[in-house]
Formats: sequence, C-alpha cells, structure tokens
Amino acid sequence: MAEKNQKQINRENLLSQGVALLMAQGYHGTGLKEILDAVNIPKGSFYNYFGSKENFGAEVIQHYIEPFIQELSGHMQNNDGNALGALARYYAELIEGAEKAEFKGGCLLGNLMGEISDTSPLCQASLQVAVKRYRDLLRTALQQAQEQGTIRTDKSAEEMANLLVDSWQGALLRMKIEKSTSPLKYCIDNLLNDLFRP
Amino acid sequence: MAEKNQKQINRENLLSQGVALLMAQGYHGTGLKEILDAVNIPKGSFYNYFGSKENFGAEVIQHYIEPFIQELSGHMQNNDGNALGALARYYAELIEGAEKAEFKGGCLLGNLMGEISDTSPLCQASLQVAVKRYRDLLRTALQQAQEQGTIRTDKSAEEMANLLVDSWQGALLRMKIEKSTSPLKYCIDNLLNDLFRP
DNA sequence: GCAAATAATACGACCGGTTGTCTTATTGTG
DNA sequence: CACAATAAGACAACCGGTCGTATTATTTGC
Repeated sequence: MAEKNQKQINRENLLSQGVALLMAQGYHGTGLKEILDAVNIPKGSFYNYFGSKENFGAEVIQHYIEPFIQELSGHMQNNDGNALGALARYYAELIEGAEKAEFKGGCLLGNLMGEISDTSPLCQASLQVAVKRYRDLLRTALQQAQEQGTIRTDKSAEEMANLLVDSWQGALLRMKIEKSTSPLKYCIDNLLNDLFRP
Repeated sequence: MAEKNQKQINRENLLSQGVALLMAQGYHGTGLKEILDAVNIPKGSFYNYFGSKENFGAEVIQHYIEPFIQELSGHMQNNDGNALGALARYYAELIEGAEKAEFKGGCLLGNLMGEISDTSPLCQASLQVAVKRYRDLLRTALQQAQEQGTIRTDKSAEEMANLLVDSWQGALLRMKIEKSTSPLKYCIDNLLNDLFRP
C-alpha cells in the first residue's frame, strides 16, 4: 500500500518539476527527458503516468494554479472585515515573490495562453478552467469589498475582476522584459487604491 | 544592383513569414525549415541572411511592431482635434482584425514576452525596444487627449498608457482561451470610456 | 496455505523524424 | 580567373513516442 502511494508521489513530482521547467523555458522549450531526469524517472515510464505531453501540460496547468487559489482563499477567509486590505496584502506577497525570482517566470497561465492555447485544444480548455476558477475567486473578493464600501459599486465586481486579471497579466509580461517589479506595483496601486475606489 | 535588392527582398519575405508562423506556433514551436519552405529559400541559405535563429527572432519582433506603429501614428495624425476618438477607432480596428483572425494569434510581443524573454537576452532586448516605442506613442496620444479635456489629468499619461498596454495584453490572452473578443471590448470600453475619463 | 498463472507496472533501448548549425561545393559576377 | 554569394547536404543532438522485456503484484486453483 506504500507502493500504491508511490505512483501518486511520482505523478506529483513530475507535475511539480513540470511547473518549474515550463515556467522557466516554456512548453516547447522543455523536453520530457529534462523533466524526467530532474525527478529520476526513466523515459519509458512517462507514459505510465500521463497519456502524452499535451495531456501532461493540461495537468500541469491545474497543478500550478491550485496553490494560488489556496493562498488567495486563505487571505480572504481571515480578513477582519477588510476584503480590500486582504487583497492588497495578497498581491504584495506576489510582488515580493516576483522579486525573489528575479523577475523571471511570471505567470505560467499567461505564458502558456500565449504559447500554446492556439495549437493545443486540450491545454486551452485547461487554461480556461484555471483562469475561470481564479477569476471567480477574485470577483467574490471584490464583491465583498463592495459590500464593505471600500470598492465602487457603479461597476460590477466581475468587470473589475476581469480588468484586474488582465492588467496583472500584462504587467507580469512587462516585468519579464524590463526586469523590474514596478509594472506590478503601479498596476495594483492604480487599480486597488484609485480606479476601483468609490 | 537588382541582385543587391534581391537579398533585401528575401530577408523581408523571411521576416514576414516569420511573423506569421511565430504568431501561430510560437518561437520554439516553429522550425526554421518551416519558415524557409514557406518562402522557397533553401535551408542552407538561412545563415546568409541571419546569424542565428535567436537573431532572426529579434528582427522578427521589430518587423512585427512596425505596421502597428504606422497605423496608430496615422490615426493620430489626422484626427479632427479628437485624439480620444482616434484612439477608440484604432482599437475598434484591432478588435475587428482579431475577429477576422478567429481569436488566434493575439499579439506577437505578448506571446514572446511570455515564452522566451527569460531565456533569450537578445529577444528580450528587442521586445523591450518594441514595447517602449509603442508605449511612448500611446502616451503621446493620451497626453493629447488630456489637453483636449477628454481624458482625466489627475493621472499621468504615462501611467495610463502602461495600464492600457497591460490590460490590452491580458485581454488578448484571455481572448485566445475564450475564443471571443469580448475581453477586448470590455477592456477598451472600461478604460477609454470610463476609468480614464475626467 | 502454497504454488502456479495472470495481470500490472517499470524500464531502457530504440523508432523515425526534426532541430539549429556548419562545412563543403557550386554558382554567378567583375 | 579570382572572389564573394548562395546552395547543398552532412552533422550531432534532440524530439515525442513506442517497443519488448523484466520485475513485481494480484488472482486463481487445489
């Protein structure tokens, strides 16, 4: 029974390394062998865990977004009646992380949307699900802030969630070429502390 | 001397096909052979025109952005004292183009920022230049609209240009996975017709 | 309860094809 | 004929994926 878990462990290791390597080098820029070597699993075994590279990619996408959803959920659950503050603290953490990563990586979802959503229907569908989950969470947070009077109500929470996601993605891309987190800082400051205010 | 031109013509054809194929399949998803075949240039000849694939990529980036700068410049030059209107019409054209392309492609700059800016310093630098040129043009347009009283002045034109670029890039990514131009429409409508207004 | 039969998984060599790049040969031109 | 520009083809490395086999689990028969 410890062996039954081993398969799950191997799968998880592959997915984690997949996240790291796809973030750093992109989908087509990363070979399966590189991922397999990193977790010491032989080449021939890959297809015991995943049906294909494309299938693997679709699972990597879900494995990537999960921690972000958990983290954001956590911030929203124990905020002391200040949803906007919790949201701001969450993004401050993300910015800190981006600095520690030396402006590399950005968001795997954004990178893969650009690279393979046109050529891989499977990954496109996976990206759609992942983004929707994250966006819904953000919408709920903004809705809560609206009810608390810290965010304007003449614009729907959904619309603002979309704008926040889009601007953040664009800011991450600009961070990658300008090697600076100031696009991220300006993005969040402009939206949360100004344009979204009542 | 007709021969001297031929080399330039071949270079341009390679760059144009490069734009098209990199847009559709990404940098690592497109082989040199595919590009060369499309313009009937033998594989062995590639290095007569470009030093390497990476070098080629950096030139493709500049070749891609040029028409956009020309188009936007054109719109801004003959606007009848209505810079904001010209900007809105420009984006309306882009949205129309995105629909005709069936939501595929998006922006080559955005796609490549995500895919290779971390691994190719050459392309990163090229992207930086291309984005800056485009962003400066947008800033000038917004500045003009500010002077005409159609855009708020309590926020700098540069900040708004950044926000516009970022949101647009994010909206393009979401267009690619949702197969719809409504992210683009909402993005432009929210910014130009609402949040940026005085 | 033990052994034989069967199923499931792990594995590394290997598939045909393609990658970006480079060396060598050929071509065209002054 | 000299000389540069172009093309041909070779090159090793690598790609995603498949193969038969070896090892390990599980089920079956008695």
